[in-house]
Amino acid sequence: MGRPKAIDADLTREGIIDAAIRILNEEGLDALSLARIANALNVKTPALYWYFKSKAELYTYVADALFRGVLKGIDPSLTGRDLLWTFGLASRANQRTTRDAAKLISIAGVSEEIRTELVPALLDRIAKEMTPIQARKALTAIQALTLGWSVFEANPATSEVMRRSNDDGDAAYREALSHLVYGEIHREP
Amino acid sequence: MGRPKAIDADLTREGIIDAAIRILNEEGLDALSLARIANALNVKTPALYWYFKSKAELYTYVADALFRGVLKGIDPSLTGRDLLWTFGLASRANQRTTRDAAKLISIAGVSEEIRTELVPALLDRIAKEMTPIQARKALTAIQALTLGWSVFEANPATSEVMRRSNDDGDAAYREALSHLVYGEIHREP
DNA sequence: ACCTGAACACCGTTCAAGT
DNA sequence: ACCTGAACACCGTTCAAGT
Repeated sequence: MGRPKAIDADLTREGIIDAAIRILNEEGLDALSLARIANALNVKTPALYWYFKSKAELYTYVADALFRGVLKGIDPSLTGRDLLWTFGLASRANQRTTRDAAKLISIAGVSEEIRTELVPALLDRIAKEMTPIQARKALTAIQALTLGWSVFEANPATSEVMRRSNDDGDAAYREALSHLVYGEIHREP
Repeated sequence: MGRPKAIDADLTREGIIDAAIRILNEEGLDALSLARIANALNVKTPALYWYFKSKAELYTYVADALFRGVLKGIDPSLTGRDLLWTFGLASRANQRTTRDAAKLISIAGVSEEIRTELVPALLDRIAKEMTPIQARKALTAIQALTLGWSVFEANPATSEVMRRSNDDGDAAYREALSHLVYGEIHREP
């Protein structure tokens, strides 16, 4: 009856990130310490430093994984404003699903691949219907609105106020998003 | 030539908050520890616990002070959408001026007075031109956009990307804000 | 009433040492 | 190549003790 050594021992970047996301979601950002992650993986804290050079870098790759998760749920044939709309909803859904995801994104860095590959690719798809400048402005605005909305919602003091104007279908958020996405296209109701 | 005892000694809540804001602005959120604040006030760390019951409460009142600073700069005769517009710009200006203000707001709580007095008063002024529900939705959206925008901007990795579409006059932010404030009023250009 | 000294548990990080 | 043990400086918080 030896200890299950081989199973618990093989640490990987992906395994560490998965454990981090699980802890983030179940216990919140305050609980997301290196010691807590290491403990969940049956390993000592310094072991994590072989895979990540700092806690900041680990956080960056947690945010990276969350972002990829959002993109994976989006129909690859979408472009332009429809893509903006769907991206906003998917980001929002992810931040509503994973506790403290928005808080983590607020303080985490952005990985090389996201900055140099995924975001440019996303911008190209958006720019099928508008200029590159417009695409960049719109994407920035949507990310800002979504992140800020989730951050406010995570705050116990403000969330009560927000719920008074935002039903379970997230109508208020969707309304604000539509103003940013479809902006000048809209008419008076 | 005695030490200036009487001056350095009289600690107040306001003095602590002022010191905290100065450190936040000059050294960033990571440096905003109780030890650092106490040191700036020539006092030991536990002394702060006589004025605030925790670091979280202190942060709440720092955010409180920042919010009041924003309100102070707004013409009290403004109402409705013009108030929304001015409030957005004032919040944004404050978050651009004070380093890491947006990050602090992201993690800080909301004080009683802000939640029960200042925000309701603000909503009343906004609701002169629209329904209370619309006022609440609009204020939430504007706070979310502004906070999220500043958070993204504070991130070294994303700020470079953002600057490519946002000039010094903050045009991209203002454009997004106008979509939220004036929404359905707008026509196609 | 107001502040300190000392102690506590915890944190991120480094590094020599083991395998 | 991969992980541990031990140590470091720092953190928030508590509390008896001083004035």
